[in-house]
Amino acid sequence: MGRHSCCYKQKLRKGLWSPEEDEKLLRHITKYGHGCWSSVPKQTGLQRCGKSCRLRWINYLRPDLKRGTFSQQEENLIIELHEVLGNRWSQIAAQLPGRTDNEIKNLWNSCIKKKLRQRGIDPNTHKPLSEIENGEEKVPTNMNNSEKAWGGSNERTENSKPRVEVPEPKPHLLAADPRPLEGSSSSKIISTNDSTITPTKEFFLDRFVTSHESSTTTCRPSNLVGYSPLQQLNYGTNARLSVNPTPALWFNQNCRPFEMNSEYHTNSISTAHPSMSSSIPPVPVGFKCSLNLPSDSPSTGSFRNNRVQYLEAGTSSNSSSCNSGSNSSIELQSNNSFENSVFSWGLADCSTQIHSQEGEPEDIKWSEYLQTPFLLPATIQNQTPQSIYSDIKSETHFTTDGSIPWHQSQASDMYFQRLAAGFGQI
DNA sequence: AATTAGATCAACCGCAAAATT
DNA sequence: GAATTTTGCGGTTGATCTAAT
Repeated sequence: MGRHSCCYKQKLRKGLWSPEEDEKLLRHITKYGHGCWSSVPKQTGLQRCGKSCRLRWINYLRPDLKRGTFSQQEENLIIELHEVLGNRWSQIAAQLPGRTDNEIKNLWNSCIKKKLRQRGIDPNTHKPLSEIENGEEKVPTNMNNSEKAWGGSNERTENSKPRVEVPEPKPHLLAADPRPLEGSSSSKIISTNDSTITPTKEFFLDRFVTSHESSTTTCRPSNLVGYSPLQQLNYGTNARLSVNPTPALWFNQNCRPFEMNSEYHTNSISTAHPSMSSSIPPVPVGFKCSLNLPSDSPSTGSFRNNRVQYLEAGTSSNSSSCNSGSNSSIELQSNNSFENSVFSWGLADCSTQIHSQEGEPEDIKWSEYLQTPFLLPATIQNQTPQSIYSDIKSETHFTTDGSIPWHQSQASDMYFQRLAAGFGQI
């Protein structure tokens, strides 16, 4: 046992990720899957340890992240789950599609805890504070053992952290059990381990064309912890990238991810895109699809940039000033081949504002990014913007100004049908 | 306008389990 | 079965943002 060997090596970068690093990592994983995380840095040339790459992928680059403010329902669900599961953030996150354990942990520590206390509820035990104060605070029944061992606080030192068995959580809340919480806000829980679940239209729409509402929130509620609708990506000290959460996404149909390793044909989908693949039957993903998002020409001040986008394709937001007048389009294609399962994700453009300071070599010149073809899916790298755009227009057409013209329902139906057809569900 | 305090969040750390050799 | 490597988890930290003074 011990620390990751690469952590001992020097010259490894730490701190915030630059767009260039993100791009490298994303390109690599979309193309090959991550396989062994420890080998990712070598394969990508990143000066990061595998652990850091994994974390960046899971918490940030993964295409199925929901982003946006936590809804009240989500908060309630977190509280419910925490009551049962304790600080097992990963298990809690498993019940909240598109949310990461880190996100939830942050939300809990920064906001929910406080709220509960304000309501007179002890966040550790979920019991009234008065009850705790009345002397039974010693070992609350509901506190898991590790918390008991440490008095229910986080005031323990890292080096003395014990691994103590916690009480068995209610079975229906475990990730492996797809049963929803009866009569609770968690009725929509989708088991991430249940490979027999049949995806429904609602599932796809909810999962992949998700949370229009949350992404269009126009301000950060002062009483809620969550993301600013104008997500800000910190790229080192030299650049701050303000990213409009306007969702955009494409699937790259031409590249053949996972071919480095044959096992990737189906399994790597699971590893690279856990929440998605874990919720669908492990059939080969034989359809080709792509969602291409052309952008306006970059302009000064506010310009568009290729970057990671998430599976909120087709939703839009008018919360940012940097996306006005831009169009996003989606193209989906399908074929009937179930060979050569290909399924990759890529970058799409979106509105960005970057305030960069000059200086360090790692600084990214975003104007260069905009002209750099590697950020584009292989399918469109060799096309002119015009041809891409016209291709896309013929399919579906979304705008980012808050409206979804062009027969949205037809578009979403088509989207679902093609997606589901690809999974062999229709 | 400047300062300060609190809030937020990305990323690091160390540990332990799981997997591999 | 032991040693080593890799992965995953939860706790914590520090940079940055925002609101209040």
